[in-house]
Amino acid sequence: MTARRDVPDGRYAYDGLDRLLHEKARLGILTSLAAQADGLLFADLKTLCHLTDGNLSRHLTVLQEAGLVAIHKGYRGRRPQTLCRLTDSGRKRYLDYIAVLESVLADAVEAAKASRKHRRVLPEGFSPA
Amino acid sequence: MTARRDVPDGRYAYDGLDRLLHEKARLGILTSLAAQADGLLFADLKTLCHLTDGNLSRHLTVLQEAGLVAIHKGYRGRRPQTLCRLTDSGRKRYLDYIAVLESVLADAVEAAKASRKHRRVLPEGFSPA
DNA sequence: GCATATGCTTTGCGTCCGAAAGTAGACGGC
DNA sequence: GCCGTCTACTTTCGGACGCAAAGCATATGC
Repeated sequence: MTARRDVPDGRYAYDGLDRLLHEKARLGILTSLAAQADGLLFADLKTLCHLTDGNLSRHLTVLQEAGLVAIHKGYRGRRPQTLCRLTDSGRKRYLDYIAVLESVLADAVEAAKASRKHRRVLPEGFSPA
Repeated sequence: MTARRDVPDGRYAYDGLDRLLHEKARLGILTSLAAQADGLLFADLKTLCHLTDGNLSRHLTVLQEAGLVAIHKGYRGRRPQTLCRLTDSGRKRYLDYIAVLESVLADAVEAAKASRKHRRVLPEGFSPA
């Protein structure tokens, strides 16, 4: 009947989407970091994710405070350099998010298939617009 | 090298996520509507999506103004009733979003597979925390 | 030693979500 | 035929947040 599949506790898949991760920029950051176990430099992340300095900084702070990424301050020569890594709990949360996203997507695809054409007529008692 | 696949124009998949749709509540609304060509009543949507009246109203207005859904005011007997339907362009945009989401998810899964273990040691020049 | 570049952080603003309050008419009791 | 409650939404409000621009501190080039 409904296009969304029920998940164990009776809620729907998209309800479980982690707000912290369900954000373009942060999802990009985490995807980049997930692929690089050794971490990525601030500057690399910036170009990889097409983010401005300020933006990346802000998101990294958020992610760090939530415990998803670890920030290491260091130097290359005399210039400061920031290394970012996914923490173990960050990786777990990322994987959880992906799992939920898979369900959401499955629901969405199913719903999209369910009906391809609109009825042109309105039911009785309804007026257009 | 990067975990994200490049899309035709050189941008990354998640860059293309439609902000309007990349929102739990709205995604739920559209998924519900996509599955019901005849539309859904306000009250049905409310319970289906676990939204409050105010919330649903707000999101529907947004979606209507963006042209994704059509709102029809009618009556059942003497009580007002609102019917919501996906418009054709709404359906298209929904399908586009799903397509992007599929790429994003594929990237994410790939990234997650890429490295399962963190190195415990920091590179030279970096200090923990 | 002054301008410019690097490597971020902080501030400010506009937007947006969600909860709570508000509105308007229908229905029921009495 | 008034009053409280219910249905069916809409509007307002507060707080969060994303992004851009400005700020800051050090390093390097000329």
